[in-house]
Amino acid sequence: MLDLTRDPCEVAPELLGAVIRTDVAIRIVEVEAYRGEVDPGSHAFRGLTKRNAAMFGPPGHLYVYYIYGMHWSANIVCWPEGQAGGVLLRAGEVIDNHELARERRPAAKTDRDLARGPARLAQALGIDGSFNGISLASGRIELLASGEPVESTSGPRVGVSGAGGTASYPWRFWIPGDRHVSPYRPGRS
DNA sequence: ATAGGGATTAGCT
DNA sequence: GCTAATCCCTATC
Repeated sequence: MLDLTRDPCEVAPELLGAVIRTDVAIRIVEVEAYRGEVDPGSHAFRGLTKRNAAMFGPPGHLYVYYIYGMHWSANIVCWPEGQAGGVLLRAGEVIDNHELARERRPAAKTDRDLARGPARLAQALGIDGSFNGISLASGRIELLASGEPVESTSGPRVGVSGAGGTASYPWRFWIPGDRHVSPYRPGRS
């Protein structure tokens, strides 16, 4: 099993090719690292709040947040308890229970769109606010490390506003050439 | 007490 | 490409 007590920037590329599973299974092809209090792009940059508390909690748990009034997104918490950090699951390929995933994602025209984007991925898995803070060992959700190393590339993070979105933080990782990676979009300056 | 904004998506041009 | 949808958290008064 992956060591999640380390720097999210180290953990992130190792999550590529891993499988995240609820009643739907998804192979992860794109992630972003957020380094908590030392990262201007992170929700934890301004310290502990009720919203981001899960990121300060123990590694191997979930940080789920609500965004734009309608979407859930899921992070895997990294670093030891007390040190905020996480890896945002940005995109993946549904590899089991397509039927249920399609039911949850009626807007998806093709299987490719089932989990191509952070909120889409969360929706396909059935993740909502009740998953915030729960453990990967809770039984509701499970992470299966990839058997073999996967090729990865990195670049600037998507949609991050302010200084955290600059090329100084190339903490988005994806599997090059994979069709399930989401389109790149610069953040607002 | 209230205003402003966000690690996005879908649908239309 | 552009923009509406829509709500929780945070900051500020």
